[in-house]
Amino acid sequence: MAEHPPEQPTAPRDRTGSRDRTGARDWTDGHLDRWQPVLPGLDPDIEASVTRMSRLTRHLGRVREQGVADYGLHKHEFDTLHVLAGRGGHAAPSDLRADLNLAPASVTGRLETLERRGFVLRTPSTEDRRKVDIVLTEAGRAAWQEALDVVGREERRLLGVLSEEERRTLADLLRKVMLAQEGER
Amino acid sequence: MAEHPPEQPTAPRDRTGSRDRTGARDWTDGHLDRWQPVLPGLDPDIEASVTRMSRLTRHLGRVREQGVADYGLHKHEFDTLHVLAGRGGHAAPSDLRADLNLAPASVTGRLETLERRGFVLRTPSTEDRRKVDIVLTEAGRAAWQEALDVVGREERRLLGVLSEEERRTLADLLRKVMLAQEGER
DNA sequence: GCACTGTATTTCGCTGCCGAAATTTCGGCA
DNA sequence: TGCCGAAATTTCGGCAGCGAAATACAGTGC
Repeated sequence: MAEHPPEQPTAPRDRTGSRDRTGARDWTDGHLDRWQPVLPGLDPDIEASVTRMSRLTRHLGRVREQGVADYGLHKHEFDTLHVLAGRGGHAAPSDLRADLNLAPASVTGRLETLERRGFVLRTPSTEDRRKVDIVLTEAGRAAWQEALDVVGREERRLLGVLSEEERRTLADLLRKVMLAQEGER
Repeated sequence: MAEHPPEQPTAPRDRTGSRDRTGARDWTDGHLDRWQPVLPGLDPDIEASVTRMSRLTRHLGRVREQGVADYGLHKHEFDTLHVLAGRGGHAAPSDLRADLNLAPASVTGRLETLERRGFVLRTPSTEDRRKVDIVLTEAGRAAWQEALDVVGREERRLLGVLSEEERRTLADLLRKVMLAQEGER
């Protein structure tokens, strides 16, 4: 991934030694060192960024799963309630499908268990009888709010090591990338 | 949080600072606008970064799944072969477990199918009989190499919108974050 | 030697997700 | 009104991942 042809730019950074100013190296640096011989011509910065994003995302997912469990929820349950709450407490399955980026069948499954736990209500829509109205119950909203704080804590802890300006820079760089992704299709 | 909500193009609400120099806004900017009223006190840059990383990671995952399929592989199969190749063609299951960030049981499952397809060999280790040697076969290496190029193309396309220096900045910022994650526990 | 603790890997049972097909309803159009 | 393609949702079959327990072996202290 991320092989990069010719490029002999201004920043001659010796590979086997990518590290930050304090000399610290993270898992990804070692990972790239191992790959260098196998796939030379790989852009280290692209590869490093992609790898780190992937690992960070997975880590945050795990933490969420774990932290939210204290409130008797699973990550996916929480996420579903979260989206539902974000839509004012009611939505159609197809809305959730889009927001959560899931297959239709998966939505049905999630609603199934949430309904059993009394966190949502499922009633056939009156206006369009193909549809179903999903409503967040009081119990559902309560569970969501309780778990809410735990969820953001790890994000703040990790991203908090950056200065305010660094965070802004990071967010901006990522926007630029996402615009390239969203602009395709 | 990060990774959800409303997908509909929303009414352009103006939040100063949530756009790049050209004024372009990505999906995440809209996402944050929608949540701002519901959850004030949320750091926009943290939330934005986390959300973008999550979405980008998932996007790349999809592309990989889809592109690699042309070569008769699944994403997870490719990833496994990839790690294996990166370690010179042989490793222990526990190595894969670490590199792939999987539960031990999942590694067994993956090796099972890879072995059935003739892409890896599993032989009991001679030096430490608790261990198993996983070896990449010729067929496995061939499949990996064929699919390899497809995989990196999208990464290069997306991250390529950043300048050389921006990419390096991005990688450095992310290292800083990862060091925070990998450190303490 | 022997018990004990720790590590590597597999097995088992369960859950969630997905793709595809089926079902019901909607909206347009003849 | 009657037909037809599209849309919303569910059902079905299958697969991958996980946690926990089981198995087998290694290394250490006695």
